[in-house]
Amino acid sequence: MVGRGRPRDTEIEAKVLDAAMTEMRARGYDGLSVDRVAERAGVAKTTIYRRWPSKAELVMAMITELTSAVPFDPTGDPRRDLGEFVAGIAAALDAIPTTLVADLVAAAAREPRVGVGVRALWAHRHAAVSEAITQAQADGLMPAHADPRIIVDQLVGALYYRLLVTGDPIDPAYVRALVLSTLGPEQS
Amino acid sequence: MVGRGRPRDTEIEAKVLDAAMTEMRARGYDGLSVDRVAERAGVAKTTIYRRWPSKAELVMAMITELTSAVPFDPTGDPRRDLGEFVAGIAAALDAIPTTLVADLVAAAAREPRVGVGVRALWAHRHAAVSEAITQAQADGLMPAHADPRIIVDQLVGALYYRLLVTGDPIDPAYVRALVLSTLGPEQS
DNA sequence: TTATTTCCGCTACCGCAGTAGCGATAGAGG
DNA sequence: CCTCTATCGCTACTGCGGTAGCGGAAATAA
Repeated sequence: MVGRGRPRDTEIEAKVLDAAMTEMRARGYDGLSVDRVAERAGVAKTTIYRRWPSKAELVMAMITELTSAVPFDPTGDPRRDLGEFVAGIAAALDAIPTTLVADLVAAAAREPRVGVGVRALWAHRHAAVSEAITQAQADGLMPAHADPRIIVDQLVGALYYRLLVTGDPIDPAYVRALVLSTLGPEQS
Repeated sequence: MVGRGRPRDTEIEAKVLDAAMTEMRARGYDGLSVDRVAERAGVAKTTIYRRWPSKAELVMAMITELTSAVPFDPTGDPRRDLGEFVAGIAAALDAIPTTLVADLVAAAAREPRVGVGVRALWAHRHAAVSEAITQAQADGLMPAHADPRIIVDQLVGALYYRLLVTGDPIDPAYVRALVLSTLGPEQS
């Protein structure tokens, strides 16, 4: 019952994603045209839409492939782990064009399927960092008055806000200051 | 040297913004078509584009009219003022459709002119709240280890992040918890 | 009055995202 | 073997944002 009709050509996925990546790097999100991707991949446009129901989801698939290789290994030192967590997100945001981040956020807010995908991208890291915060609070290493999930909102939200709205740079100094502002000063 | 050629019809601005508002409420940002706005306003599409160079800027003009009537009067009590600041932004974000917020953020990141407009919308409040934080720190009412601008990033960024990415609700309880997390517990 | 300049409405056009429907094809089940 | 079904490439289409260029209208400057 599984493989009735003609099977899908397994090479098409990779060819399309490669072509999309090339177009993306050359022209950005807006400049990426599905027609051109199809032409470059040597594939019909309708074949692309059979796999990814919209341009946003096609690009989502690209990004997912890209960022799935970003590890996160908590060491147990919460201050260090949070710093690496924030720095890792900052690096990921820096690795792709700002306009793409913006369009992905917009697509996530507009289309539920994309939203689920974007959230799933970060779910693992968020859970790990929430746990690290809880542990640190239990150990008295940081103020206990705050909900860990809110702290995650503050950390990640500040990065997005700075990148997308204020447009100010996200450099290592900012990441340090942000973590310091959230955790409070060292209190051994 | 000022008014050479034929003067602009001053009624057109209001007619177009009204029509755009109606379409916006009925169909959202994506469903808003400049062709239909032109037809509803009884105006040529090119006349709209002569005033606003893109659909994003047309909608920006609408929003600017809407949110320009949101006051902010610091009382001097920093905890209360910050709470009202955050609640005011939350209310403004709640008053317009989420997808519109998302598209505006995307447009702000993509087109510099829109970015300037969005930032100008909030510049006054941001400055006021930064000042309130600085004053509160000087008075010893809240921890002095953080840069006020970073605190603003954390507060506003958390709201945007929750609204656009995680999709969780922004209710008064969340606003309270967010302010508490940022300021720390009461220390009179 | 006449020349100049800008606006307005209009038609036509471009490239784009996304859809419908067509023959042809490649496999699975009978 | 033949039938059934899903895929592929293709053409054609819709609605959209945005642009170019036209004739005509409304103002100012000479």
